[in-house]
Amino acid sequence: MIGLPTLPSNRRLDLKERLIDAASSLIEAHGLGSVKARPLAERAGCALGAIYTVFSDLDALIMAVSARTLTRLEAHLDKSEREDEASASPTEAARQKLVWLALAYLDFAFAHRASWRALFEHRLPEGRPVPDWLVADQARLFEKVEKVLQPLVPQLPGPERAILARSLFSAVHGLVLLGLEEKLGVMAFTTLRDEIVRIVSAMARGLEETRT
Amino acid sequence: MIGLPTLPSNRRLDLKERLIDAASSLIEAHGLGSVKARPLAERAGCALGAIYTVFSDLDALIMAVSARTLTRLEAHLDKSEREDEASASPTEAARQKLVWLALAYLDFAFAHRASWRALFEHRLPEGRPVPDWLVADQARLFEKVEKVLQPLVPQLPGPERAILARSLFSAVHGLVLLGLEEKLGVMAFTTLRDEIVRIVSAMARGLEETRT
DNA sequence: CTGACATATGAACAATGTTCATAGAGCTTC
DNA sequence: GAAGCTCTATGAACATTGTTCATATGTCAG
Repeated sequence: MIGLPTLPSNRRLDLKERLIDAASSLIEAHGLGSVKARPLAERAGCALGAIYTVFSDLDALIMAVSARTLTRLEAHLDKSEREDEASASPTEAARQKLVWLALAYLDFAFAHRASWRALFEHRLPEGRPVPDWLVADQARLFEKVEKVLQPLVPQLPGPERAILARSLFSAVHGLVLLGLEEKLGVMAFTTLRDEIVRIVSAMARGLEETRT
Repeated sequence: MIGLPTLPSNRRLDLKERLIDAASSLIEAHGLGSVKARPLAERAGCALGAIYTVFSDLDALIMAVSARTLTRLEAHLDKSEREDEASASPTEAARQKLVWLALAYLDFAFAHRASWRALFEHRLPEGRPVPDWLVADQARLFEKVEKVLQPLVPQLPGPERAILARSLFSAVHGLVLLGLEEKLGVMAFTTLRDEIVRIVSAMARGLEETRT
C-alpha cells in the first residue's frame, strides 16, 4: 500500500472526508437515491465495512453532506448581501436586498440542484430525531432573512419578525422548489427569476403598507 | 409478459381498490416509507405476487394513491370556493378568495398530512417519466388559482397569468410545507394560518399596485 | 367430466443496509 | 527483530426489501 504514514486520527478524518466527497458526487450525479453503500465504498477507496467505522449509518453520512451543503449555501448568500448599492430610501434598499437574497437562493439551487434538493428530500426513519446541530444550521438561513427584513417592518416585535422571516423564506423556497420540479415541467430559468422578483417585490410592498 | 393490459374483471378492480386503500392507510399511519410489498399484501388480503397482477410495481400503486389524494384535494378546494360573500369591490373579493383558497390548502395538508406529503415526497427512479395523467391532475391545481386571480390582474395576458398562478401556488405550498416540517419544529396551526393570511394578503396587495 | 386456458400463489432471486468474526497493522518491550 | 498486545479494516454473511416465475388452483366450453 502506498501512502505516507499517517496518525490513526488523521486517517479517520481523511476517510470521513472521502466518504462525504463520494456521497456528494453521487448525489450531484444521480440524486439522493443513488447513495448506496457499495458504490460509496468503491469511490472512497475503502472496504464496505469501513463506512460504519466513521458513520453510524448511511443517514448519518447524508446528514454530514447536508451540513456541508448548508455551509456552502450560507456562504453563497453572504456573498449576495455584499453586493449593496446606494438606494433612494431605506425601505427601498431593504426591498432590494430581499430580492437579491431570494435570487441568490435560486442561483444556488439551480447550480447545485441535486445537493440542494437532497437537503429537503432526505428523511430520517420514523422516530429518529434530527440532530440539534443540523436544525441549528437550517435555522441560520431564516436569520439571514430576518436581518434584511428589519427596516421593512421596524415596528414589528422581534418574535413576530422571526416568524415573518421564516414565512418569507418558505414562500421563496416554494417558488424555487416547484419551479425546478421536473414532475411539473421545469420553468425556464429566466422566467423563474422574473417570477421571484415579481413575487418578492409584491410581498415586500404589501408588507410595507401594513406598517403603521 | 410485458405490461399488464389484461381485461379488468370485477375481481381485479376490487383488488386494485383494496390495494390503494391499504397503501393509503399505511401512508397515513407511518409515511410513504412504510409502503412495503408484504404488509400491503397482508392488509389487502392477497398474495404477495397478486400486487403485480394489477400494478406494474409499487411506484405505480403509489401514483394511484396520489391520483386519489389529488382528487380529494381538488374537491376540498372547490368546497372553499363556494363560501363566497358579498364584498366591497371586485378586487377585494378576489383577494379574499385567494386567501380562502390558500387556507383551504393548508387545512387539507394539515388534516391529511402524510398523504399530502407523499404527493411531493415520492420520486420515480431516475429516467422514468411521470405519466401524463398525473401531470395533468397536478396542473389542475394551478388552474384553480388562475381563475381566482383573474379580477386581480385583469390586464395580464393569459400565459403570464398562468405563470403567476403557478407562482402563487408555489409560494403558499412553501409556507405550508415548511410550516408543517418537523425537521424545523412545526409551527402552531393558528400561527401558520395567520402567516398565510398575512403573506397572501401582502402578495395580493402588492400585485394590485402593479396593475396599471 | 375433461381439457384448455386464465389466474393466483409464494418460494426463490437480486439488490441493498448492516454486522461481526477474523486478519492484519501498528506499537511497546525486551 | 521477535513477541505480544491493542486497535482497526475487511468482506463474507445476514436481514429486509422489490420483483419474477414455475407451479397450483380455478373456470368454463363442449
